[in-house]
Amino acid sequence: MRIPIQINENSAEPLYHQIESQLRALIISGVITEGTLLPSIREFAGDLNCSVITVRRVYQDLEGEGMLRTRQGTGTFVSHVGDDAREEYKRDAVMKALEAAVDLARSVHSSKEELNVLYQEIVERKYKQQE
Amino acid sequence: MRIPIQINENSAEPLYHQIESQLRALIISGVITEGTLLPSIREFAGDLNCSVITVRRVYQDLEGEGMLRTRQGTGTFVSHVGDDAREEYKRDAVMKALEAAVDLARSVHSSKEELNVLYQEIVERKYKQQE
Amino acid sequence: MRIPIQINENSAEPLYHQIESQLRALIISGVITEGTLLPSIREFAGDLNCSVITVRRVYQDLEGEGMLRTRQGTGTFVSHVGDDAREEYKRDAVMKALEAAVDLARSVHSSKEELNVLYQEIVERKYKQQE
Amino acid sequence: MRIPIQINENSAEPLYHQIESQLRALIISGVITEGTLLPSIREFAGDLNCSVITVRRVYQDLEGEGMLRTRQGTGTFVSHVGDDAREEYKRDAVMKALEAAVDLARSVHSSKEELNVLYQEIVERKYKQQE
DNA sequence: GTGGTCTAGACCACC
DNA sequence: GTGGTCTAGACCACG
Repeated sequence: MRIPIQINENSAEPLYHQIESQLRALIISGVITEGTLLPSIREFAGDLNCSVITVRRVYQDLEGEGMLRTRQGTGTFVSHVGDDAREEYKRDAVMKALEAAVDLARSVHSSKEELNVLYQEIVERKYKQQE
Repeated sequence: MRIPIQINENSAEPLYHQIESQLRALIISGVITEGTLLPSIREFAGDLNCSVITVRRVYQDLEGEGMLRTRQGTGTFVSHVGDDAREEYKRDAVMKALEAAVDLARSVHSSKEELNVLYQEIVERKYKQQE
Repeated sequence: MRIPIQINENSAEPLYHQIESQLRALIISGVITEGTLLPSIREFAGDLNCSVITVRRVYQDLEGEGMLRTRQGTGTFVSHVGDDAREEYKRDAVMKALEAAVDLARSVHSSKEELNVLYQEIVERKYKQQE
Repeated sequence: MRIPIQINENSAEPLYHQIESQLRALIISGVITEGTLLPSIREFAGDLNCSVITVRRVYQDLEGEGMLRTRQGTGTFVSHVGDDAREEYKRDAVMKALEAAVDLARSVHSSKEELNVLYQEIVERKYKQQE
């Protein structure tokens, strides 16, 4: 299976972090389903053009979060994510990002009305791309 | 003058970055006005309980952005921020944060409606605290 | 004959190790008696839903310990376990596990009294289930 | 500060795991107190005669468990461990080890009385060493 | 000085 | 073939 992950070479965000957050999103959103066997660390490292250590770290971190399950000699699998946990996870992640944005707006004394206008603009633009 | 900056010791965010973003917001929003003489590096470091190196870096970075002006032997002053620049700056910073939140929502396949509900909740809560 | 072995897919413990320790306990405790013909490697692998390589390793390891005997073209049999050997084996295995637990308790500065209370609780609970 | 950790070169237990469990025990038991600055990864690696990567991993794992807090450029500190959490943690770790021992005893059909005798022997012996 | 990331490569255990 | 551990060493970011 081909995992759709995009790496931004120029970003300041660490490689392993880019991969983790994208893979996490794929699992949480249900694009990659429970029980799926992920590529081996060596194969994935080849796909992503990075070192096996980096992929290893990604798998290990997500295993720590309970999203992956690995068995030596066999491979790395996607764990079961309960619907409740899935919804909570999604809600939580998005909430944190929104809170950060609103906090920033308040810290520069941006009014609620200005913020609402900006928000509407962005949502319309981003969700339009998708359709 | 006492600069109201809060440092979060436990955050993974680097010290200098926490200070910079808060000081920047204070200047952009007009809480600290043009021409204000900021504390000396040593004094500020004492206030914030951090090293002088960290404060120097903050002053240097913001000077590079044109927000501060340093006069040898005198101190560090807040530069003029044009109303246009101020508005552009505010808008830009908030927009980036909002875009990140919306991108995240889309990456976990959260619908526009779910996102709107969350957004309303957070804005009401955050702006209520302030009043 | 159906060998009662439970595999825990999620455990970090290697497959072959889970099977070995359970099969060993069954033989030592006398649940599987001397001379019993064990399932063929392929049959057992099918029962346990694991690879034949894993079962072969189990049989080889236990043969190395003198618990099993393989006759080409016939199959794998349970060897004789002397009563003395049986008792020594049981005592030794349980002792090691208890020592590990006591060592851990001491390493976190748990008192002898606290440990005794915990021990009593657990023994009562576990042996009650069995009756 | 000198951290008292013993490494067993011959053990099958991974290096990082030996260090982690001992350091964890030192923190949980209160031998190393809140706020303590641990040795730098390079210094500790020298003390333990292992690579910096191994120490790095230990610090990172324990940070993930909430026991350590690290700040780039400053060092790695012991976090606050609430008394409740501490007791729960101790109790939990010891309980798991005891349960494993009792389970093993039951799996080889060892009687409650035999187990009690063994337990008393071991506790007396181990706690005597300590006094 | 500190920790954070990433690399290449070795060797082992497991299936 | 798979993952698991450990190594040496480089370079960057932070204080």
